[in-house]
Amino acid sequence: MLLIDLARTSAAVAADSARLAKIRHLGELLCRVGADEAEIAIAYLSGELPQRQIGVGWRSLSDLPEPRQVATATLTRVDELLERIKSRSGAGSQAARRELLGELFGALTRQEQSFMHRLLTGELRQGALNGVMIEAIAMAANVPAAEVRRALTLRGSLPAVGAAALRGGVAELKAFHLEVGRAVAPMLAQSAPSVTAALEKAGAPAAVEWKLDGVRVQAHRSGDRVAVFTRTLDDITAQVPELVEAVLGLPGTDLVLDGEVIALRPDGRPEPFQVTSGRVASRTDVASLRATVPLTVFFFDALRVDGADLLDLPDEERHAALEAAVPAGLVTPRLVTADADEAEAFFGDAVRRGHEGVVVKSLRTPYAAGRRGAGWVKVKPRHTLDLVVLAAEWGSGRRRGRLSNLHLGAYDPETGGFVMLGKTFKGLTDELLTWQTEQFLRLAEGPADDYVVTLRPALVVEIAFDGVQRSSRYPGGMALRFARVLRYRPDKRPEEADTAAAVRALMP
DNA sequence: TTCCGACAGTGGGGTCGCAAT
DNA sequence: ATTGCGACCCCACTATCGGAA
Repeated sequence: MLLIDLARTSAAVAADSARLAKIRHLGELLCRVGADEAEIAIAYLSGELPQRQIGVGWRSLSDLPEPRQVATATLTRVDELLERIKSRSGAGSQAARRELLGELFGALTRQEQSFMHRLLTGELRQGALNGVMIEAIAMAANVPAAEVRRALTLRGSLPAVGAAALRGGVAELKAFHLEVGRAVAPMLAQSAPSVTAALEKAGAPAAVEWKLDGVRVQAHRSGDRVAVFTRTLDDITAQVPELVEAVLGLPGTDLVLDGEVIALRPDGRPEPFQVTSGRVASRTDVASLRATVPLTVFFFDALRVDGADLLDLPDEERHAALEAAVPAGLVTPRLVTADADEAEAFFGDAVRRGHEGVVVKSLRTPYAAGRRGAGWVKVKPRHTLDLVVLAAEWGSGRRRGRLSNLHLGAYDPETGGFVMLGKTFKGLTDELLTWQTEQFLRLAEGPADDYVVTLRPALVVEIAFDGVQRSSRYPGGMALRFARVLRYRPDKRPEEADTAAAVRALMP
């Protein structure tokens, strides 16, 4: 199959806003693709690469050759070139990569170049990713979507699952099973503003567990072999020896456990997320890092214990299996209750101990991997500040033509100026985007067509955020985590905004 | 007919490793 | 030694479609 077929399908998918139409476009293409190229087609059309990552981003894609007039590139040929690009490493590899990218793009038409550029930068923006592709595969292979979804959960790769479905239908999909050593798509959580609201979503009685501000891990053990995966199924076994040892210390030898690793201080309180994140990401000198920043693991779910797959069991039974397989010290603290006050108190205690919040879990739901079902609902405390809009950036995609991303500052009474604390684009409705674009253009100091439009500090906006963290990027040495807009404060003047000193007081 | 679950899009801060400068 | 880039850790929120109620 030719790449142009995919580029055309992608354009058709983007042009139709209806999900069913997108599914039809994708499904029709999948009916035409040969078995040898099915994985490539599914990967590309759901915004992925079979290689996963190849070391090419937006910067490497500048200065591309002129397009061709005639489309001749096959999927196999493109895949080969991407494979060669990925395999390059070491000195001179960037020049080599550029040359191979030139060879690839030089063989593509304008439409193919655009498609490949968006694919490689992770910005396909056709309104269809895995969710729609699952339905398209189901249509093309004439199988129930639930079967595709189940196989994806267990295999973790939609191209592999889709190719199997097209090849062998339901029979081949049913052959996928939980394999120790092969990462499962992790179950995700919705969020709620309060524990009481979360209990309503999950249904009482429910389990309330500490939400630790660390890195999600899935640990597999088969005999004396252990493998550890992240949320995106990256293998980080070598970076977390403490976890490997903890799992090897368990009596069971056939395990798949779900949990969180976190760096704790000697007093047991959590380190800031930055510390845990840096430790987990470090590949060099792990042995000495474990002495200074030791990691602790807390498990909260069991997907397999001693030969038994538990995914389809209700939470309650999986947790019982977890407690039987893992000593209490390695299990995330948990309270089962139907009482909202009791649950709120448990939440308050977790937060006082420095943790991120809680996750409220329905006792009845199976491990619904890869979907944000109401089975798990997270609750975190929310801070707010009144800050001043210092500048704004023009949006992209559906926000093109509107000033979208706000630069936020706290007031500094000593200088009469403002200290930038970060940016946000979250929480804005279309209506608010339109309104603020108008306002900002009136306040613009300097050219309004620059990417960043600097404003006269006049507008106060109420911002919600999860916490203040250390920053090397911003002048105050601090930045907001997960900042989002709640509302504008026309009743407040900029000098009435929260001060930099007040924000500093929130630093851990 | 209305409601609501699931999805995709739109970007945020931080860290590490690696290649180039 | 420093810088830029790519990849990946954490992520919140709104708009939309289409099936459920």
